Amino acid sequence: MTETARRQRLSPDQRREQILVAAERLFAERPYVDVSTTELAAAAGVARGLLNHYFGDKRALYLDVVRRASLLPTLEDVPLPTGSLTERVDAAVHWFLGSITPERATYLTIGAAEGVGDDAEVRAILDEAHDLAAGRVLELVGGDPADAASRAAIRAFGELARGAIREWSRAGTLTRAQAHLLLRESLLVIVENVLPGL
Amino acid sequence: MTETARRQRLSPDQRREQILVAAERLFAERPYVDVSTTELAAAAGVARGLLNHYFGDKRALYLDVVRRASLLPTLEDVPLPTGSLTERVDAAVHWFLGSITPERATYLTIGAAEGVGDDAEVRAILDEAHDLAAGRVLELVGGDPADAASRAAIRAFGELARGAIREWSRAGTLTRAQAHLLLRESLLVIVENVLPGL
DNA sequence: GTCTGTTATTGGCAGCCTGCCAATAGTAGG
DNA sequence: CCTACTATTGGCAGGCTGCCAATAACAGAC
Repeated sequence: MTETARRQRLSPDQRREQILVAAERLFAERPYVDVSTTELAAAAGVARGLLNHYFGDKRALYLDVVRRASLLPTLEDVPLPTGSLTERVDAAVHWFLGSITPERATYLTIGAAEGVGDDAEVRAILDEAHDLAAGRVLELVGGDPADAASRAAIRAFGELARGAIREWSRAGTLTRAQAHLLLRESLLVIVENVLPGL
Repeated sequence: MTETARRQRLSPDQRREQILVAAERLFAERPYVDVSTTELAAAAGVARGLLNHYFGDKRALYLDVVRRASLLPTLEDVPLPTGSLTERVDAAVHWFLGSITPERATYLTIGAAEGVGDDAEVRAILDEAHDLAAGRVLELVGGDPADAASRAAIRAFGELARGAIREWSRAGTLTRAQAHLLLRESLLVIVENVLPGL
């Protein structure tokens, strides 16, 4: 019956990766508490103890998954910031919307706007990723990434973006074009009328 | 030593309330998983089994806490929608910002933008509250609360609002005035340039 | 004031989950 | 071929959760 998958020895990196992939899937499906380490191990085809060996802790494993997921969007290449303000704003919005593939959407929006099972630590990871994204946007539209207030405003804008993305990509209550319009107009007015007043 | 607080018999409603208050505090401090039912019971000064009796389940208790927290802001009275568009927009923003008292902020922003330890079920509760708030805003600014696309756009705006609130109220990276400005300008352009185009 | 029925409240049992660690067995290099 | 090295396992101990029968406040009747 059981495939008793013959103890197999892999390189630490491969095993780590294998476990992470399995964990990523499970944590995306169900909340943290409802996923047991037993399940995680089974899904990865590994003994339970190995999770502790590689990650130390269920929580630590979870944090690694979140960390990895949060980095995805920011790794994308950023289009060059040329042209008029309107064009650059469009480019920035396009980048934001484009960094979401339909599948990743589940995880990304969860990890981004919701927080799968979080707390201060998870929050810190996500905040860092969001801040990074905000910096990119600020560069794209020609703002000053070093200005704390500007960055804060754009971080807030990031929430709007993730909200719009969720409406489009999950709820389906907004088309991509509509989401784009919403974000374009908002970002434009923020850059023109808000940032200078901070 | 131990106050052995003499078994005390209360009305179900009082007990329920007492437990909820204690749970609200603990869940606000630490993530779901790190709060044991033992602690919850101790904090409420009650036997562990009573939690199950009243709420059935740790999870159910948690959901009740979230439900209650998510309702707070929407219970506030809404100022009357009169005056010019700019004035009404201002009123709406003011309402949003005002529904956050410094203390509640912790819980509200957590429950709202983060999600303490959530999943589909928690998500549903928060979404409903957010949608309700979006409806109110739409009424205030003179939009059509029945239009699905408009509602979606305003829900997204709600994310911006919560983001701005967090920057102001928790991170301290934005003053209240700055947050107000940001939200005012954004909401204005959304109502004027975006909603009509949906 | 006492007694009794109702039911709020408790305490402990059984099962599952987690982190830990010593034992086991692939595998590369001599 | 055989021997270290270390990836991998399995089981133990403690803690947490849900459940349920036993207990004891409290209200109302007399």
